[in-house]
Amino acid sequence: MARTQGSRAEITGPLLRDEARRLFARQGYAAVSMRQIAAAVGVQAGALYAYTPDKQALLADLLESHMQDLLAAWSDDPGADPLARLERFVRFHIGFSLDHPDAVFLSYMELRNLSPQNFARIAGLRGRYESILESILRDGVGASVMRIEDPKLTTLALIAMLTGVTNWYREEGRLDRARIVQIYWGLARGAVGA
Amino acid sequence: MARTQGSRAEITGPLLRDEARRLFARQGYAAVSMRQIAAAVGVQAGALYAYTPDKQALLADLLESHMQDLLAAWSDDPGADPLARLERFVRFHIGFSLDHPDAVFLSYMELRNLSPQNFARIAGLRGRYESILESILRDGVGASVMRIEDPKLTTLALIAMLTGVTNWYREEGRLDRARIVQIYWGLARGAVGA
DNA sequence: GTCTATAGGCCGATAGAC
DNA sequence: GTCTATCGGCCTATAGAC
Repeated sequence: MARTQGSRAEITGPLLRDEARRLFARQGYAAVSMRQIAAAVGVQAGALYAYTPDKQALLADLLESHMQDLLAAWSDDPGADPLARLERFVRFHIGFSLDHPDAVFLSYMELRNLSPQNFARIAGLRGRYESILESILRDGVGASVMRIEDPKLTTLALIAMLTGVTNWYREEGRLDRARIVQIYWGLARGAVGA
Repeated sequence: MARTQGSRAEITGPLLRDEARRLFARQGYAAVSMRQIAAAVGVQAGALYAYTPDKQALLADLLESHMQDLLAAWSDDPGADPLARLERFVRFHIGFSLDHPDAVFLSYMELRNLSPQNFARIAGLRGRYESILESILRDGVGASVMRIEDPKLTTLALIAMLTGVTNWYREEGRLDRARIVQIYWGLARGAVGA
């Protein structure tokens, strides 16, 4: 089938997702129009509907694939020393967050703009991610290398602390990534009583 | 001067702020219309403009007065033991956040929707609040009762951790406030090496 | 696959009556 | 102080041409 004038499906699809993620993160889902996204992609607004049924599905898709990517990127050795696994988790979470700041920002800012079904699915994925850290903490308590009053709350507290890096990190800032990870690992290790 | 029909300025002003705060926090500034706020207040949309010049000023006013209230509510004894001051800060920050969850949520979600001047003013107030904790940490290091690699980063990390409580706290939840404060104080104390 | 054009609707803000 | 009515504009989503 002959290609029609100006068609470039190979790049428009990914580009749509990239630009939507960037704009949603900077201005908020509700504040960004489909026309604005289209302009950033370099097409007219109507063309976007060849790639997403509507704006809501576009947001849900961005959030879900971010959580899927996050879960897929993690790998663990449940037999290893819990403290080493925690250090690895700290490094992983900060690194992934700084590699995908817009997606991370979206994922905790725009959950409220999801339909109930989309929300439930994505909250479930988030729960799976939190359970990774919670397991490490429980193993650490079991092995008596951590002292933790409440593993569930400590999980949420540590994730909030680590994710907060995206709020102030700047590429050209005072501290490089390795140093930031080192500092946060010190904080996390202290918080779990190790 | 005779009161006009249906006038009730004493309650409409505060109610406008309350409803705007609640709706902005739940749906986001951009997603909430002036008509929606007016309906929650119980007036027509046009009546709101007797209380705010425009929607942007309404948001800026909510954020600024929240930061002013937060700063005004804190009191410190710079001569006291730094650890006791830190515990007091943890208790204060969690308590204030749980007392004003919508305002806290707005204050870190909607900064991007402020005009540059409004943003600068409110970011300055936020900086003043962060400097409270940073001073406590520096005093703790100076008195050798805390071990902290980087007081500035530790400040941001602790505030992110403490503020995160608002993301999951429910009145009817598993843990009451006193218990939550106790757990977070344990985490913070460990994080600062005390 | 992308375009132009448009439907149908909601938006922020203002004017003028009471 | 609040109402009704309205202006001009932008919105999401779709239809039909190419």
